[in-house]
Formats: sequence, structure tokens, C-alpha cells
Amino acid sequence: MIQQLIHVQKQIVPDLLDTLRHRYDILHYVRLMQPIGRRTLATSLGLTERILRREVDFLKDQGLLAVATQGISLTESGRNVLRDLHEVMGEILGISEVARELEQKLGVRQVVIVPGDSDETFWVQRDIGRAAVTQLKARLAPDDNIIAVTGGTTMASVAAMMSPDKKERPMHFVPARGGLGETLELQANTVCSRMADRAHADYHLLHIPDEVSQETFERMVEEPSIKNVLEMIRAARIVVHGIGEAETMAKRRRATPEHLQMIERHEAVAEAFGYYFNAEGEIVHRVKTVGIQLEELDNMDTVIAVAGGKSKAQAIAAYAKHTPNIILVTDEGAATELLTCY
Amino acid sequence: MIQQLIHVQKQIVPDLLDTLRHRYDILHYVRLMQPIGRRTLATSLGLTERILRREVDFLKDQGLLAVATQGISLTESGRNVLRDLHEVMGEILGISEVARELEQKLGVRQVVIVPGDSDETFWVQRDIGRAAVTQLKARLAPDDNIIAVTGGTTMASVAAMMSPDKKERPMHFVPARGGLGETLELQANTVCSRMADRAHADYHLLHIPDEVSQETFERMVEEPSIKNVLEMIRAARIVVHGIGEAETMAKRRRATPEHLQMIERHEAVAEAFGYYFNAEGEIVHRVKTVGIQLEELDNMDTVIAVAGGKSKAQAIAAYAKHTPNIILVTDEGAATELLTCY
DNA sequence: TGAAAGTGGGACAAAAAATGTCCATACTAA
DNA sequence: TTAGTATGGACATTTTTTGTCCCACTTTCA
Repeated sequence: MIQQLIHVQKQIVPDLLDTLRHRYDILHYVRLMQPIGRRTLATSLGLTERILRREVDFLKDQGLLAVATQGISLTESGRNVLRDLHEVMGEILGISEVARELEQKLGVRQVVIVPGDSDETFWVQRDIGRAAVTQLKARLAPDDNIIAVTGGTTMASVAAMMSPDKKERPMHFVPARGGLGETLELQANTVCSRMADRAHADYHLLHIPDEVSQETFERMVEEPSIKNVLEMIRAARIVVHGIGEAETMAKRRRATPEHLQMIERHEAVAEAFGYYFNAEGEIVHRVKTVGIQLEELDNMDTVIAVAGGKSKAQAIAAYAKHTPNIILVTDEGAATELLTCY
Repeated sequence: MIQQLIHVQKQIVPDLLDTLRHRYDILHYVRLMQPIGRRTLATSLGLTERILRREVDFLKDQGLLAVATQGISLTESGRNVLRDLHEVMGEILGISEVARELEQKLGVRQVVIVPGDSDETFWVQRDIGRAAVTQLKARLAPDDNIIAVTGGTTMASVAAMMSPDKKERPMHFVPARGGLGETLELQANTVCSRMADRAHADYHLLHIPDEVSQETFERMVEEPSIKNVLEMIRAARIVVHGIGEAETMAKRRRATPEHLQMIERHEAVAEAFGYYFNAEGEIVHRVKTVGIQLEELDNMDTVIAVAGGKSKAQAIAAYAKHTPNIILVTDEGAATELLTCY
């Protein structure tokens, strides 16, 4: 029914659907940046001042935007409309359809797509984060939830978008892997703690490098502080994780030249939990890591894989082929690339 | 979901729904009158030539209209779009909602509303007819269908819109009442025969006046030709009938001055099957008629009451209060009037 | 406290689009 | 053949849109 309406509207009033999208973009951007000035907004959206002004005046008349001396911001009803709009935008842009096609093609459990391309527009990353949070909350158990999370830029924005559960279901966050690379912001530990903070929930940290020798591992595992956390990780029923590009991850991990060569020789394109995949989704290399192992994902209730941007399309394709149990949260850019090229 | 979309669109691109409706009207009119010239079309729709031209050019570019030297007509995809549009238009105009409210308010089985007001725009009558036919066909039994129909202008346009059943379910049409008044076109017999013709179905006629004295009735009922038809009428499971305004009907029936006075004294507003109703839906007068009696409606599987136009709102209200078992097919004009005033 | 940067709103000319109107020409039906 | 009706082209005029400045005001930071 709704498909029908949109299809008809595309035929009969196509330009108005375009302005719908423009105005959606404006509201969307204002929500992120409010209060924001007219000129700043115009340049950010790539519109001339006058054009934007017309739109803003219109939206002000509709009571969706409030414009004051400190800038433009959303009104109450603006927020409401934007939220509703958010839900139907998928249909309007035909994204829902793309999502269904992707589910079929990749054979994964569910695909969620947000509009835009995070390679091109910075705020799309936030939307991906928001969508991932929504998916996570939709799958919380009423009683006990141990949620394992990984690191990375994408996961950092998932954490930034976390908010307390309205139904106050208990959550405990644990890192799914050990420390990896240098940047503090991208550590699983950091993401874990920030996410828990924003959710007003517990968390535990894993103070151990991701890659360790067998002996070190066996010794450290006896440490109570580590042992406990590892047990919690094993008990997790929900995992939220990013998908890495093989090369990037190898560099971040400061891999040895031999490793890098191996990755190159096997044409690895994706990385997750220390496993490297080639374009066909086959495991071509494996780094012994602490934390969740790939095989364990099959026993999880919910595995949410989050990754966006056209550049990550290949990595997503490779990983998804190997792991059908995931809920994939991505963006339009990656999704369409994935559908057309892989 | 679709409500949500429409609600959001009303807020964010109010023009969208307006121009959608304009273009819908154009397509709609073209379907009825094709091929039609640009100027004729413009004056019919109350638009200036230039305005209409812009719209037609647009619709031509979209491939929905074909414009040739003999005039403007619908293309194949124009017909398809219009059909889809027809289905969603109810939602867009908020008619579906009105219909549901009316069902509640009148307490009838179902209400179907077509856009427009047949008092103001002549083609709305046709749409009502089309809608009634759709309802009728949706309720045909697979095996045997005896359908009783009355006369009147509204019923005449139902007959005009009848078409053969695609599933070829057998239908037999009979008049629900005898002959009444002078105009041949509006006789139940005429409607019955035309409807059957257009449906490629059987029919039987009832050659007897609607109003007769008891003795005449008893004598004529012995006539085999009449007796058979009356038996078929008793066996009918489906009735399609119009709703009359009391005064109009009394005049058409050439009522005696006493009758007219009685109608006026009791403030009768509606008529059906020889029964007169006041505004409260009470029976205030009854003419002894041949054919279906009001009480018999309760035993019918399907009773489709058809009436449109703001002027008939009161009659519809009165009749519907008394007869909750009906499926009411009407138009926007009558429906909104009914909802606001009665 | 003062200045700098950022804000909305007003104003206005230039450009573009929409509109009303007429006319020429082509086709159709009688 | 003719009368009538059709479209498409043309064009001046009106209306709307658009790009650009400037001004007064507020906030913020030094």
C-alpha cells in the first residue's frame, strides 16, 4: 500500500519528493547542529543563502523550526515530524527495498540501512550509530543482558549515540576483545566504558592486549580480574562489533612485514575478531586473540555488525558471506555498492 | 504507516498533496472524456488554458497522457497509475478515516466513500456507481446469485458501470419493486435489464405497478409470469438499492394530496421500498408495495445502499438509523455533511 | 569591558518562471 | 469540400525566485 502510494507519487509529483528530501536534510542537519546560523547552514548543505532562507522560512511557518537570535533550532513538533520522517524515509528513498534485496543476496538475518554515505557526509556515521543502538535495544532481554562490544571508529559512534533504556532493562557491557593498536578512543575498552556510561549501565574492562603468546595468555588468565571478565564475555548473549578492512586493521595492529605480506598474498579484504577474510569470505589468516572467537558467534542470540561507507562495501561482503547470523547495520553508500558490485 | 507518511507530507510538503489531487482530477477527467481537447478540458476543470497546458505537458512527459490531433487521452501507464491512485486517494483525502467514523456513527456494516460531491460534479455519480459495482462483485457467491435492484437515478448509474464478472460467477438480476412513476430510465425493470445486459447475465422483469390494491395484488400474483418472478425475488440474497428523498419520491409516485400532506406533517425525509422515515429514522408512513419488504432486508446476505450528494445526506442518515445491516456506498459530499450535521 | 564573530531580518535589482492570450496550421468528421 | 476542433508556437506581462549587501543585535571570548 505504502509502496503503491510512493510509486504513484514518483510518477505524478516527482519534484515534490525531491523537496521533501531537501527539507528532510535541513531538519536533519539542524537537529545535529542546533542552534546553527543561516549562513553556516547554507554552506554546510551546499545551498545558497537565499535558497536556504526560503526553506527555513517555510519550515518556520510550519512550526517545525524555531529561529531565534542564537540561531535556528528544531521545535517540539519539528522533532516529532523528523522522527516520523525518519521512519518513512527508507520507503521513500527505496532503501527498504534495497535492504530486503541485500538480506537475500548476503543471506544474513537482517539488514538495516540509513540514508547517505558515511564516506561522503560526516553525519551519516552518527545515524548508523543511532540505528545500531535502536537495533540493540529492540533485542534486549527483560532480565539480564551482557553485551560485548569491539572498538573502532564505527563502534565509537555507536557508543556516542547510546542512551539509557526507557524500560530500564539491566545491561552489562564488556569488551569483546583486548587492547589493540594505539589510539585510546578506538579501544574496545574505551567504547565499552563510554557506551555503558551513556546507557547508565555497568561495565567491565579487559586489561590485556588482544594479541598475546600462548604462555602469556595462560598465565594472565589465572589473574582473577581477567578471569572474571573473560567469563562474563563467554556469558554474553549479544555482540555489537565493527567490520574492519584487512589492510587498515593490519596496520593498526602494527603487524610484522611478514603478516602484511601474507595478507597481501591471500588478498585479504576484511577483518573481524582477528580473522582475515578474502573476497570470497574464506578465512585466509588468523591471529590468536583474546576475547570472543568467531565460532562463538553462532551461539550468540544477537550479533549486530556495524559498518558503513562505500569503501567498506567489499569488507562487509566478504565478512557477511562467512557469517550469516548477523544483523547488519550499514548505510546507503555501502549498501548500493554492495548490491551492484559484489 | 501510510497515515504517518501522509501526515508528515502534509506538514513538510503541503503542496505535494494538492498538486497530486489536481493531477489526479485531470487524469480522472481525461479517462471519462477521452479524447478531449485542451480548451474543453480547461473549462471543464475550471482552469485557465495555460495552467492546464502546463499540467498536461508535464503528464505527457511522464508518459501518462498521450496528446494527439484528436485530443488528449490516457496512455497504458496512465491508466495503471490512475488505478493505483484511485486506491490510495481515499487515504490521502482522509476519506478512509471519514468512512470509519461514519460506520461508527451510523452503526452500519460498512461505509464506502468516493471523492467529490455528486451534487456539484456530474462524474462523481459514475464513481459511486463504479464503487457499488466493486462492492457487489466482492460479495458474489461462487455458485448462485440472485440480485434484486431498485430504480432511480443513482441505481441507473450503477447499472451503467456494471461489467461482466471476470470469474464468471452466475448472476440473475430481478427488480426489487414494481413499476413506479413515469420515467422509463428510472424504473427498477429498466435498471435491472440494463445491469444484466452489461454483466452478460440473466434477468427477469416484474410487470406490475409498485402500488396496488390488495385485491388486484392477490389476483395478479396468481399469474405465473408474476408469481415466478416474485418467488425469485424472495430467493434473492443480495439487494442493491437507492435511498430516496421523501418529497421527491412522493412526487415521482404521483401521491395524492393527502399523502403529500401526511408526509409533510410527519416530517418524512427518506423513502425506501415504500416506507417513509422521519429524521429520527422512525417509520412514519408506509405504502403497500409489491416486491421486497423492509423487514426482509434482515434476512439478506448483502444489502448495498447507494446514494450520494450533500442534498441526500439527511435521507441517508434517517434510513441508515433504521437499517444497520447495510453497506452504504456514498460520496464525500454526503459523508462529510452527514458527519458534521446529523 | 570591549571587540570580534555570528545571528536574523530587511531591502532590492536582476533573472527566471509562470501566466493569459492570440494565432497559424493540421486533422477529422460530416 | 467545409466547418469545427485540435495542438503547438509565440510573446508580452506579471509574478516569483534568486543572489547579494547591509544593518542592528546578541553572544562569547579575550
